[in-house]
Amino acid sequence: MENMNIKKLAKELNLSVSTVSKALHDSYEIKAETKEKVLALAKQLNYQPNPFASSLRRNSSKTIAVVIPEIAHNFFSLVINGIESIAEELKYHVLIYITHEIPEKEEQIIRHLLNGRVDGILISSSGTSNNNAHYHELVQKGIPFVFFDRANFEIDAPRVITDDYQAGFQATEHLIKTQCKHFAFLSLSNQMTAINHRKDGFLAALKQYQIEPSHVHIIEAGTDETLSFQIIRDFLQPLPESLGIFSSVEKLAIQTYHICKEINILIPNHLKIISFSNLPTAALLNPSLSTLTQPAFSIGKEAALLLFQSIKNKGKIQPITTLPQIVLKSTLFIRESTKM
Amino acid sequence: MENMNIKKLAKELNLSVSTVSKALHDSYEIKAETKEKVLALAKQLNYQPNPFASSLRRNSSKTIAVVIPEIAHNFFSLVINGIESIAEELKYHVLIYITHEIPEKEEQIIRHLLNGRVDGILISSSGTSNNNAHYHELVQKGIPFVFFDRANFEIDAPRVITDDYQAGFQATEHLIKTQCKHFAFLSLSNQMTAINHRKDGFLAALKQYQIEPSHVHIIEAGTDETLSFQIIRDFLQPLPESLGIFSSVEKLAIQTYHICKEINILIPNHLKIISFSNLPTAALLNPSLSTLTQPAFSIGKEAALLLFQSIKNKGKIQPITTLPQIVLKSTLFIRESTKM
DNA sequence: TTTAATTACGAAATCGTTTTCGTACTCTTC
DNA sequence: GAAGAGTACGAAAACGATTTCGTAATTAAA
Repeated sequence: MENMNIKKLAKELNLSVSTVSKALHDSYEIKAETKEKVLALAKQLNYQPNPFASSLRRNSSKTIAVVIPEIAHNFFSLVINGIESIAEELKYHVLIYITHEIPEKEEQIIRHLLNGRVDGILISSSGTSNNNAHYHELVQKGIPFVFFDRANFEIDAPRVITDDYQAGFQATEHLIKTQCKHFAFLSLSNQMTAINHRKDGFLAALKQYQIEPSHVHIIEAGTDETLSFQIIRDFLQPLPESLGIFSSVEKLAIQTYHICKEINILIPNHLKIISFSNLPTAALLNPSLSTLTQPAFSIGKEAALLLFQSIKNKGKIQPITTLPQIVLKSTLFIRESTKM
Repeated sequence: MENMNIKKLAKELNLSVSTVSKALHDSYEIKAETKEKVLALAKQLNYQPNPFASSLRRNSSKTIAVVIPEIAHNFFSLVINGIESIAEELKYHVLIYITHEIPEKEEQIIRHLLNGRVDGILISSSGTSNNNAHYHELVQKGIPFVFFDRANFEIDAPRVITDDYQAGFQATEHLIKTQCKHFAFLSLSNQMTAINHRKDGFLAALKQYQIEPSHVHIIEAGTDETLSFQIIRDFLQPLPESLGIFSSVEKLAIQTYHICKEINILIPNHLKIISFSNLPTAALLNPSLSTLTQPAFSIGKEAALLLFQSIKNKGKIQPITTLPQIVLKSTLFIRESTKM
């Protein structure tokens, strides 16, 4: 009585295992009357097929993996929501893996997933550009994967990204127009594509407006919380004149707010700041924070759609010319933190 | 060449499949020399066991499920972090399911998980107290599960919760001492245990301080965003004299902030508010928000530890007296939003 | 020297499905 | 009424591991 399986079902129905299996899958080989009987008893006895037996035989897991740097982060939570919305619809399961921004951890996770546990992977890379071996192994094994937000451009995989260069340009242009004299870019590391594109936009805007290079500051704060706190604080003491900060990620902007509170720097009087962010409370901060907001939910959705398309097309010949790259637009919200 | 498996390994080594399997599991039956050979070739050929074959045979999946109402929420993200920290250590995989606060969705997910896909489940319930059937089915099937935060007290399952009653009492007492005259409790629904405990603490404090019952307001805002927005706004117009709000969840406090901004209610002058919240920007809001903050990461960690203990003890006789219930303390942060 | 125990391995069953064949049986069709 | 087509099912072989049960060969014990 412990567990129902197809064999017991078959015995109960005086049918063969294969007939029952076919009936459950609505095969044309089985006549309607038999199908009904099978379905009825299956429902009555609460039969649920063993997913591992099924996966083993079909060589498909109905599962995808999401590999992200961190989860306690509005952007990634929203992306997961988007992914889940599609996965749920297609009756796929979602495994979550967190790299904690450690490239080796990401490698280890990806390598593990080579064993076929998942049908596909969605990755926001924590990797540095000099280590792509694990991605190549995915390609070699034929496991579909899609990058989102933090893509690795050396790998031929579909990706969903945002207009980081343009957004960076736009944000910086906005800072320039508020009469800032010095400009700082807060970065996590110089190894992340998305962040580097933002930096490129930042630099391009400064160049176009002929900002004195000595007034341009690139701050690599790193991923360690206490360390980045110190680095930013050190940068702000002494405070460069008319400083405009463009923060590439939410976390560093929040830290900057805390630091300003601590050492009595007034935003936007002494310092203006704009940040990439999906913070739902950006408008409620003191002062409210100007943001570039990515369409996080859509990113998740589009990435999932690309992945499922890849999974579907697996095995079929892919025209090498059509590597899908979806670029979504971020939205600029100008608030008090960049008020003139 | 496509996929390595134990059969090919065995052939290559001139050993039987069973010997290879035993060697890979470091069985005492196999001599050291053979083990070394097997391990060496396995590593060289990059052999990874098929997880489905293994799960099918061993009847264990090395996977747990986390079922939560929503994910784009600081509390739940942090809990997941805690869960992941333990799961990662024990080499377990984590499946995420989101109920979107829909009880039927939760039922459906739980029922699906009866098929053995996971070895255990961590649940923060979205269910109403009048429907426990799916939990009973879990018990019957012998699938271990642990409640966290939103527990169902009619079910004999381990749970990790916080001191909601006491925290509610404490928050309300604080509001009383700031000279509020009217008191409102913002609730999602009256079907969630954790939230009801907070309400009970709220009511108990008001009773102890002999607050006029007509000055006590229970607002059930529901889980729909636009609807709850309207409900709260309607409640605030006209604004009760010296109103103190205790919000049972972060989201409703944020909405209240937005509404106050919209209709020009000044916090804390016209209205004081304190909320359960894990918002990392609570101190940066305008005004900074007084909070009761749950140890979300620890909740996740403790819940995961309980679950893995359950999984380990599966099959063994459980002394019925020791249903583990872990109660963690929340921390009160008094900030400007409840300033006298 | 004989017996018993130990060591080191292999054959085969098993987990629960899916899927490929095979095959009775009925029904056309000429 | 023989041949062919179609219908409805069953037997058995996968899928890739784990595990039980044997069993030769060696060692230890009596």
